[in-house]
Amino acid sequence: MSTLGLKLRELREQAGLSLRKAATQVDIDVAILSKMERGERKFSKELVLKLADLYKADSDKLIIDFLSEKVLYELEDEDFGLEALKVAEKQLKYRKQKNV
Amino acid sequence: MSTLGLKLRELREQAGLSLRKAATQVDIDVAILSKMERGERKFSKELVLKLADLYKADSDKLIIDFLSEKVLYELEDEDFGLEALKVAEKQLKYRKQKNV
DNA sequence: TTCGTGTTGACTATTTATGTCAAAGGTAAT
DNA sequence: ATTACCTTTGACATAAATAGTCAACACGAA
Repeated sequence: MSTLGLKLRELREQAGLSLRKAATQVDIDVAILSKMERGERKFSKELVLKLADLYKADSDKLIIDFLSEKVLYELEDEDFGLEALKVAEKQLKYRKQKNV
Repeated sequence: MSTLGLKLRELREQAGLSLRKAATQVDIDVAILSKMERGERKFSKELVLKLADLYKADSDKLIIDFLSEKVLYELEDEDFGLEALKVAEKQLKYRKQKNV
C-alpha cells in the first residue's frame, strides 16, 4: 500500500488533471506515473517536487512521506525494524546537534 | 563513518583473525571485507550474520546497526529526515499491531 | 464510432551494486 | 634482502536493480 501514490493521485484529481496531462507537464511517460501512483514503481524525489508544484500542494509533507516510505521499504519484514529506527533517530539527532 | 564496519573490525581482531582468514571463512574476497570494514562498501545482511557467527558476537545488535545504517544512508543530507523517521515509526508500529 | 481515460507488458537503456584480480606498501623475523 | 605475513588500492568485468519507451488493451462517455 503506497500512501504517497494515493495522495498524489488524489491531488492530481483535485487539480483536475488527467494522468496524461500531468505526466506531460512533469515530462515523464504516462505509464510511469500510472505505475507510481499505484505503488508499482517508486517515485523519485525530483518528481515528487515537480508534482507538488504542479498540484500546488505542500511539498514538505510530501517529501516526508516520500522519505518515510523509502525507509519503510528497507525495513519491511525485518524483525528489528523498530529498534533500528530508534537507533537511526538517535544518530540523526546527534549528527544534527554536533554537525557531524 | 561506518560504525558497523568499525565494530566488525574490532570483533574480528578480538577473535584473533586476520582479514584474509576471516574473508576465507565467510567465503568472500579479502578486498571486499577490507572495504566493508572501512565503510567503502556496504555489508549485506547475510554477511553480517555470517560474521557475527564467526566472531561469536550478538547478531541481533549487529543487525540493528546494519539496518539503522541503511536507513541513515537513505536520509543523509535530507532536511526532513527526522520527521520522516517519526512517520515511519508510527507506520511501523501500526503495522505491527494490526498486522498489515 | 470516436474520443479520452487509465492500465499492462514487453522491451531497451542506464545506473548501481557486486565480484575478481593483481599489485603495492607495511612490518617483522630470518 | 628475502621471505612471509598483513591490509589497502584501483582497474576491470559481471550482474542486478532501476528507469524509460512504446504500443496495445479495456472501459465508459459523447
